[in-house]
Amino acid sequence: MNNEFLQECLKIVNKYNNLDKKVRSYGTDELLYPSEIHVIDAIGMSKDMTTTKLAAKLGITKGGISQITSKLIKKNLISKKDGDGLNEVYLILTDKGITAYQAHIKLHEPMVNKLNSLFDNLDESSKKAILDLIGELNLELNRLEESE
Amino acid sequence: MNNEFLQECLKIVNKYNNLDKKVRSYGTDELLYPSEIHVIDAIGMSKDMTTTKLAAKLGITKGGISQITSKLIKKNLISKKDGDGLNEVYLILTDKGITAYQAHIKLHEPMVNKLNSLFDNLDESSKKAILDLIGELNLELNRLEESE
DNA sequence: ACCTATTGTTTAGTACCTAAACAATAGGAG
DNA sequence: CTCCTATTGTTTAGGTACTAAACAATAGGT
Repeated sequence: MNNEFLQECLKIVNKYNNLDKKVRSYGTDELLYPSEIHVIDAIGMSKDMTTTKLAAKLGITKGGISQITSKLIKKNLISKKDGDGLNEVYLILTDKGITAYQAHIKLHEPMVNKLNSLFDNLDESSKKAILDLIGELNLELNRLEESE
Repeated sequence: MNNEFLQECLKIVNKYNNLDKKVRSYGTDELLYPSEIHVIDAIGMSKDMTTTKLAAKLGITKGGISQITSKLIKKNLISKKDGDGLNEVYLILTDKGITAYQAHIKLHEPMVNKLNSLFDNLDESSKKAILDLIGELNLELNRLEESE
């Protein structure tokens, strides 16, 4: 029996998630709340992000997204731009938004680099074992979601 | 570059955490909120759990714990018992609380079993590789926490 | 010109948490 | 014994981060 393994995994993930749970300025003159930097991160990764797509990606309602983005517009971290699709409005980062976006990435960088380099240095059979394990877990979780 | 690896890990963990984000009755006649079942879980795992220890374990303030436990007492899922230490009060599960505790474990069981059996079936070198990786990540996260 | 589907917004309400002031109590020092 | 202090747990006001539901605005098809 190896229950410590799961416990350790969960502990790590909690610590990682807590990185974004603090109010930070991310190199700008505005304090950014967790939900706000989360939205900035998602907008920064895409050139045609909309309210609806953000809601789907972050798993919250459109109304919730709308509230967060309107605060970010007031703080001058993002702005709106006419989109191509039906009634679509693209959300894009301002210069200040880009500053925050990059500072946020930099905060996570040590972790991300560490994880990737550790993974890359594994021998092939270990890599395969880990990827298989992840795949199986995904299947199991999808099964659990369906059986609700 | 293997950024997918990290993304996959985070996706899995999010899905796993979402298991407890829904309001459920857990086999009782009371609807239990995420924060409530989380507290019940922690109390069920220990014979001498107190408000202060819960706060440390779950990473929230004593005041927050006190609010949640008083709701659980009203719903008759936990009760108080004089503790041994200075001013300590032990929190223990009622019969209804035990029902909810076990139902919650049962909900997670498929995942936990799957993960453990997958891990146990790995060859020794893969096991070691994974445990090393987890250890290194922990070190990196502790370093990040200190540098705040 | 109307109907409909889609987008995004607003509002009221709620869960969950914090900070800070508070009460209660046990134990030690004088 | 009496005071002081450390510790426990509670309460309150306030804030973030949502949701659900009603709403407005607009483009496109019939």
